[in-house]
Amino acid sequence: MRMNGNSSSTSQRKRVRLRPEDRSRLILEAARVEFGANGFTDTRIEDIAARAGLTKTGVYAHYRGKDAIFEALLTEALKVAGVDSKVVWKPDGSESLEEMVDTYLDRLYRMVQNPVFTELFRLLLTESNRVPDLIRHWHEEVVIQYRAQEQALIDACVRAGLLRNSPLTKLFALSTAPAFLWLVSKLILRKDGEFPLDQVRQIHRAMLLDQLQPR
Amino acid sequence: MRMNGNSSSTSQRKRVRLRPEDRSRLILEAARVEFGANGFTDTRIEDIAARAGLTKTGVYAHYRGKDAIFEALLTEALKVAGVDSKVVWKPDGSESLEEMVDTYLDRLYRMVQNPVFTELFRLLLTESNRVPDLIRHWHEEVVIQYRAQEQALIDACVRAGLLRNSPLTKLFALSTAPAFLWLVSKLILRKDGEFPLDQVRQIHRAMLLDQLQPR
Amino acid sequence: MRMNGNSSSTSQRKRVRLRPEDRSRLILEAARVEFGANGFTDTRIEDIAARAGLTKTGVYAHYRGKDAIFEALLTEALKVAGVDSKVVWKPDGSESLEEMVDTYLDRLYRMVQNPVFTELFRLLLTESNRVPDLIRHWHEEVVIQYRAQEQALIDACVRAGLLRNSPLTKLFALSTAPAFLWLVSKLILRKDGEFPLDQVRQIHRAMLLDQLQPR
Amino acid sequence: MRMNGNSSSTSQRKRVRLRPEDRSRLILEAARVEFGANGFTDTRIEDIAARAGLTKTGVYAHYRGKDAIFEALLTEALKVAGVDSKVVWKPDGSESLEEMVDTYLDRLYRMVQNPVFTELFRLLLTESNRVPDLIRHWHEEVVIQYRAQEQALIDACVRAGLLRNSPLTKLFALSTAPAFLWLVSKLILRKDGEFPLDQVRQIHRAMLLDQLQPR
DNA sequence: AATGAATGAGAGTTCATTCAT
DNA sequence: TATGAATGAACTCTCATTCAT
Repeated sequence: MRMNGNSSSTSQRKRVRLRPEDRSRLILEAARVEFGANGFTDTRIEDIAARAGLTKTGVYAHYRGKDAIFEALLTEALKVAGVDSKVVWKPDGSESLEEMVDTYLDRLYRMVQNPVFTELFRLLLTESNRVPDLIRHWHEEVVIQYRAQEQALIDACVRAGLLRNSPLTKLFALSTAPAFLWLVSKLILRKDGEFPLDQVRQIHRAMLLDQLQPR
Repeated sequence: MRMNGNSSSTSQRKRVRLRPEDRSRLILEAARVEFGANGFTDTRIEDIAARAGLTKTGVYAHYRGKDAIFEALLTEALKVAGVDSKVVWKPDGSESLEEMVDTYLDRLYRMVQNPVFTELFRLLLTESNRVPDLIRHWHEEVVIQYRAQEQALIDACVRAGLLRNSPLTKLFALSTAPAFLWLVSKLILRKDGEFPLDQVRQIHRAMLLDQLQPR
Repeated sequence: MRMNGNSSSTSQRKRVRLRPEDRSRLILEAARVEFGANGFTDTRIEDIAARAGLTKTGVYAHYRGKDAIFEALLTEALKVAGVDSKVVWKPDGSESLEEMVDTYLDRLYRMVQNPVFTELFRLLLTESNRVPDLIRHWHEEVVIQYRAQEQALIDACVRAGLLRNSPLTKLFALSTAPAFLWLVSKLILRKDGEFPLDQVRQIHRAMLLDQLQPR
Repeated sequence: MRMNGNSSSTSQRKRVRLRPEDRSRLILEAARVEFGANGFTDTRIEDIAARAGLTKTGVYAHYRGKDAIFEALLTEALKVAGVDSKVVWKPDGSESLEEMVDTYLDRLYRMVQNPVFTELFRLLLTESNRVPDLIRHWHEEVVIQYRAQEQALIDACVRAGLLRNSPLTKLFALSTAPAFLWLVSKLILRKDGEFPLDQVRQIHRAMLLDQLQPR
């Protein structure tokens, strides 16, 4: 198109043809970044397309529309989020409490600092009403499962005397709370923000040990 | 895209004339609800207008535009949020630890259940990039102040032997974490969600006592 | 009205009550300036009102609406334009040709420099289609009459030997042409423009004398 | 306000795809007609679009907005107006004065009768304040140049004895005045108007010959 | 006569999506 | 698969005008 008037004519990208699965993946990645940064409505198909290396019309060769992209993105992201989750608590006494806590925090703090996770988290907070079924399904099939599995291991550790029977072990899901508080603060202030991450983690660690250490 | 169209709008309502301050307040309240539910972009001036009891044009008699409404809303909401914040820790030993903790949790859990706060919280997560100066100013002048004041009281209590010198008292801001984790979960799942609030609070209480109880 | 947000609160003019005819005149004068500068559509009732010293609603106490103001303005202006027009040619030889020409040019060049006339002229060029009947009536009853009267005097002067029977005396209306060409140029360039007025007038004078001087 | 609504628009015309340069040209032509007839503000994008054979949205594929169309239109029109201008005065005696004057008047009177020129002329009178830079540039680079060139030729003719050294030859730009007076009258009265064109031209011719004929 | 809140009818512009190539 | 012109449905904001005081 020739934009008459004042067009500073631009890059004039060549038409590049990729294999559908590659292009689809590029589009989803672009969508993750754009949706994550601007939310659903403020992201234009054109933004995603540009980031994925084609024009907006090209996107429609791969996805039925904006909603479809969003759904595919969340489906994919939530699947990955599930795969990532591995429970680290070992009731066999093969690792010390410190080791287990550090492994746990390593994973947790890597996660809350990972832009991919951060973007997904914001999307879930912002746009979960767009795909309620997806969210519900993910929650029931993935989150709940994971929680149950983790809680079972914790209970086993408690029974094995490796962990103390403390308030925290009653509802172990709360053990992530400080890390998420930090993340929320970062999302609102749009900068690393309020509390230094290292200090948060260090205190988080001390509290966990405090609560879990058998007496 | 708009999700829930409860626009079975009805009445050919007569022209009602209000005092500007009343109408302005109605508009801001309407804006809080609509922006909180749908976000900035997905809220139409017309939605706000209808909820405030006039037509969209009437809104422009009170605010210069959508941005102005949003800014006024956040300015107001953050001011109120600041006024609300009162520190409850008393270093004079006039109250027992249980009393102080319960007072603290009363306020905290009332807050995270209050729709006004919830809507503001989601807005901050979603749209804080629209008013960065506002957010920064609020954080610096209100939040930081409050945190410092609270931490000072905690330190005094510790010195007075009313609270134990535990990891938590080092960075007392983390003491809200479980409540916010619950709120985040609720925002994502769009229902009271994952953990029963009572159980969360009960465990939260036990952990606080555990961490704060002098030995 | 309190414009919440960022209103630099303004003059807060007192409510002043004038006699209807005074206010109406103020409104028409304001309308002339605003319409003349910006044209009909780009002039807002509010602009006129402000210039006339009241708020836009007040205008409706005096005129039925925008069209009515415009029509009243043109009616008035064209009436005045007619009254102004006095033919200066005297077939009785009581004045020399130079005197008559200079009187003629005095009036003509005063007119094309007069902002009131200029604004009317631009309005006629721009918006005459809004009030075709008015224009036609004015043209038939005023312009044509004036032209005929003038031409008759010229013819009498020619017969009396005071003016030469030249092309110009055949259609004396053309004798204003250079002045109007200057005015048109000024209107387009929005500055005094292309030709220095003095030079134009001087050459205009020489040409008139050339054409009218009996040989 | 819009005056003449010949919008008995009709056909559910199929989507027609044109080459960008063709469509752009159509849009500019449509813009010339609509702007020329109704002025900038009273012309709606939709009017231009309909006349150019597409819907208003389609226009935005070719021009950034209403201002851009206007600017492109004037840029183009003024360029063409410049190309048209060719000086006809020949100081080599190869043509008689009558021939030169007639050639000159042919072009001049064709111009003031040409709707394309007429529309441009009215636009310049009406809306020149919208594109002051454009106008100034055109005036300086085109009009002034042309005038200087023409005046130089006239001077040469005078020196060659082909033209008389009369007031008119001092500032030859005034030689178009009667034709423009006729045009202005036509624009105001919206009909061929006041003076019959033939008579004007005939007298114009006589005056030019009178002023230019060597004695 | 004058005010200011409120209204209805647009107008320009954006964007997801479709059509023809 | 990919493109770019074209479309229809919004949505923000403006303005002439009316209503109640």
